[in-house]
Parts: sequence; structure tokens; C-alpha cells
Amino acid sequence: MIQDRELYSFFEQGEKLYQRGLSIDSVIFGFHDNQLKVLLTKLKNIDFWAVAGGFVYKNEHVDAAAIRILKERTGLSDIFLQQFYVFGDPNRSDKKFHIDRMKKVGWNFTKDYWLLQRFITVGYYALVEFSHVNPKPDSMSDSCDWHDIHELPDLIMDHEQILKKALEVLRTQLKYQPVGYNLLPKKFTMPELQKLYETILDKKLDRRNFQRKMLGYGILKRLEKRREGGAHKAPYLYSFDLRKYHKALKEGLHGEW
Amino acid sequence: MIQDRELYSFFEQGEKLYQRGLSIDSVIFGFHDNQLKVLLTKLKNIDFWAVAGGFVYKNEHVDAAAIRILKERTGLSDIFLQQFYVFGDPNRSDKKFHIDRMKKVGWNFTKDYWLLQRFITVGYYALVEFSHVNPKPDSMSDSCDWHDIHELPDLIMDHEQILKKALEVLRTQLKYQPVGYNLLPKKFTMPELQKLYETILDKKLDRRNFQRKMLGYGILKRLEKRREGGAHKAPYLYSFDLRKYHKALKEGLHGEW
DNA sequence: TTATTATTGTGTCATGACAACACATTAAGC
DNA sequence: GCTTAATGTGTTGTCATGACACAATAATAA
Repeated sequence: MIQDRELYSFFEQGEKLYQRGLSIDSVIFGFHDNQLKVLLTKLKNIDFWAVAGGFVYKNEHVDAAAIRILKERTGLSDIFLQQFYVFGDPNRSDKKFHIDRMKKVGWNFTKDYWLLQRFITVGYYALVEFSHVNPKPDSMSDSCDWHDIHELPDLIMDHEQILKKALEVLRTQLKYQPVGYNLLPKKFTMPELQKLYETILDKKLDRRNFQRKMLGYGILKRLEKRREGGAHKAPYLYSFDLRKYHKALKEGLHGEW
Repeated sequence: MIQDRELYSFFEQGEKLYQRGLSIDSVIFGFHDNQLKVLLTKLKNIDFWAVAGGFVYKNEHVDAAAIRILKERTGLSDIFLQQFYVFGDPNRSDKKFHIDRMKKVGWNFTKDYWLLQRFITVGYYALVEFSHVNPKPDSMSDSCDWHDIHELPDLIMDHEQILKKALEVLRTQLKYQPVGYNLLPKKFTMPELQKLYETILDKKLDRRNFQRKMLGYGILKRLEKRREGGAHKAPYLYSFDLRKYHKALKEGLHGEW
């Protein structure tokens, strides 16, 4: 089976390709149907899911590895991607999980095989535009899909903790930095932007105050009228003023929600 | 020479004791003479300094290692200590530095010796009470002292970058979280607290507005009058209300500077 | 065609945080 | 007792924010 050959090859090559004891786990967030989604991969031979992870090549910058992995899973580059935490529990790895999989593909390993040793993982989180993503599983997974953050399947090892922490950091960041450029299409309406904020914060916001505040940041440009397909009054379309947006990204916003 | 024997022993034992390719660097901040200080160690056999660093034992939690190293350098535990970044450049290590030192103490190494391989480091920063610290150098250093952050000596490898990043994060944190409990003595005056903020932010603040704002957080308790040694009017003494302080640490403050 | 209904655009008002600033109070040194 | 320099306390105008009202628009039902 071709997939298992891929996995076998990973077991065979990994030790000499990758930096030992170091992995990357990226929590990739998207927004769709008014819901905050996370990209998860379904692992082969086991009924568990994982956030987008991978390893660091021996001569590769850790941040570069995160960018590469994001690109491999989504096809996207030039994306908001940020370190948020290092998970360094000596017992965070699940050896049994690796052993089962190696046995299944017939890979002969020794007790000191690299994958069975201690790993620490650097957590990243990414914000991507849902519709631009073309999810691709890696050699260790047989599918890669979006999941609502309120309906998560069983996650491997400490990935639930990683995801929760990423979400916490995202919520904190949202208060001080503009978010949206990476999560929404180029043109969007104010209600859509508001839904995004409400979803991330898990909180209702006042429509009028929200608009006043967002416009107050001066990072939005108002365009012509909306695609008038929707019922009721057609809302304006907006896009981000990239120059001011990036300025705000650096300098931060003000106030809280 | 006893110190060199220590260093030799480190070269000898390190490989089997420590997790490979992983180090910790803690930027330890203190406040004294109205200046923000950093604890630096002077490395043996070379005219460079380093922030408080160390390695992680093979079965030790990364955060636990940071706590241990902080304790080894300062004698303190139960201190504000926080991860802030992972430095993952594949070329951040300076092999020549290690080679020189190994040659000096007469340690015979091979080309694949652990210290000569790639290291990534997890950056932590700590806030400590200056007067409580009893600086102790480690086996790789021959002294350990406080330095004003405006008068830094030459730092090894990427330690200047690490320090700068820590400072940046500290400044950002200061806006949203209370700082001071760990940097000031139990009892302090409002002008002292203000000086601390002014020093970290590198910015003059209005005396009256500062007081109003700090008191507004409700994390301070006013005590009796000041040690009346100083000239002029004696200011009140304050201490932190620990319960409310820790609540504010979790929930964050509000507003900016 | 007209009324209904849901949604968006825009505005008002009271509250509270904050920056800028004034004046009284206290302690040390002359 | 007077000067000086620092601290304790209060005032005012501005601005961001939360709570809320009303008009405008577009699809649907009558």
C-alpha cells in the first residue's frame, strides 16, 4: 500500500534528516460558516487526530520549519504564523503510539530509535483564509480536515492542551492587535468581521459600538455596496488598509472588549 | 585549578546528563539605584558575558530546568519566570567558543561531541528582588554580576538578541499585567514604584496620574509613614495585596501608557 | 402594489479613564 | 522660622466606551 510505504520511508529516513528531540506543532485557525475552525490531521492506523505537526531538518531554522509545514498542509505561504509556547514535559511523548505504528508498517526499530526518545515541541499558531486552503495530509496521516473548535475529536498526546493554549493566546492577542486580514476574504462586510470577533472571543458584541471601534482604528477602507444576494439591507464592503494594518500589528491597538 | 576541574567535569559528564541540542537562557531582571539591571555571567577563558543559561536534564521538564537554573544563579525560588521565545537559528551556536574552552582545560573531544552540535534555546525572563539575590557563577563562568541594561558588555553568540527580545516582551507585559511585586522590596513608596515603571518603559510619567492609576487597580495596600531618613516630606509606604495582585496577574489590567 | 420583517447605517447620552495642571502639606537644612 | 524640594490631594477638559433609538433598505408575504 503506497501510503504505508511513505510512512515506512519516514521511519527509515527520519533519523538522519531531522533534528533530534525537536518537533513543531502548528494550530492552524480558519473561519467559515461563522465558526472558528482548526485544521487537524487524522493519523494513520489509530483513531486519533493531531494538529499540523512536523519535524525540523538538521540545518533548518525552527521558524522556517514552521513555515514549511504550514505550506505543506495548506498550500499557503506568507501567512500570519507565530510561536506561542514550548511544551517541554519529559513525558509528553506517547511511545506506545509510535511503536504500534512502526509495527504495523513492518519497520524494525531498536529501543533507542529516535522517535521513541524524548521530544519537545514548539507551538505555533497560524491564521489562514479558509477558502484558500487546500488541506493535504502528511505521510503520517490519512486525512486532513477542518474541525469546529467546539466539536473536537480525540487528540493525540498533549495536542488538546496545545490547542487550548493557542486559543487562549489568540484571544489575548485579539485585544491588542488587529486580526482578520488573514482570516477573512479580501472584501468583507462589517457584520462578517464582527462575527469573526464574536466567534474568537465567544461573546456577543454590540453592533454599533463594534463598528465605531473598528473604524476608529483607521485600518479599514470602505468600498462600494455589497454583493446584493443577501436578504434585507445590503451592507457596505470593506477591505483592510494594509499599510495601516501592519502598522497597527506592530504598535498594537488600544482598549479591551 | 579547581575551577577548571569543574569545567572539565562538565565536558565529561554533560553528554550523558543533558538533553541533546536543547538549552535554556534566562534573562534575570532586577531593579536597583533606579536602574533596570540584568544578571550576567562572565565566561571563563574568554572576554564575553552571557545571560543565565544552562541545560536540561534528560528527564527534566523544560520549565523545571529554568526554575532550577534560576535558583542556582540567584538562590531564589518561587519567582516570576516566564517563557518568552525559542531561538532556533541553526547557526546560532558558536563552535569556536566551545572548542577554545575545551582545548584550554585539556578535554579531548571528537567532531561529533554534543556541545559542538546544533542547539536551540528556550528563552525565559525572570523578575527578582535585587537585594535578595546572591549571584553565583556556574562551572562555565568565573563571575556573575548585575549590569545596567544601558551599559552592556560584549555578549556571547545571540545573547544580545535574546536580551533585547526579553526587554521588549517585558515592556509589552507591563502594559497589561502588574509588575513590581517581584522587583521591589515588600514595602515601598509610590515614587519608588513609579521609578520602576519609568525605568522599564524608559519614559517619564506624571506623578499624580501614575498614583491614581496604580491605586485604581486596587492591588496596593497603604501602610504607615515612611522610614523618615529621606529629605523632604515623607511618603507613605505601600505593599501589594497579594490576593488581588495575583488576580490581576491572571486577568490582566487595562489601558496603556 | 403595499405591508411586514429583518438587517444595516447613523446618532445620542451618560459614565469613566486619562492627561494636563494647581495648590496645600511636610520634613530637612540653613 | 524661612527656604527648598519633595509628597498628598483635587480639578478640568477630552476621549473611549457601553447602552440605547431611530431611520433606511431590501426581500418576502399579503
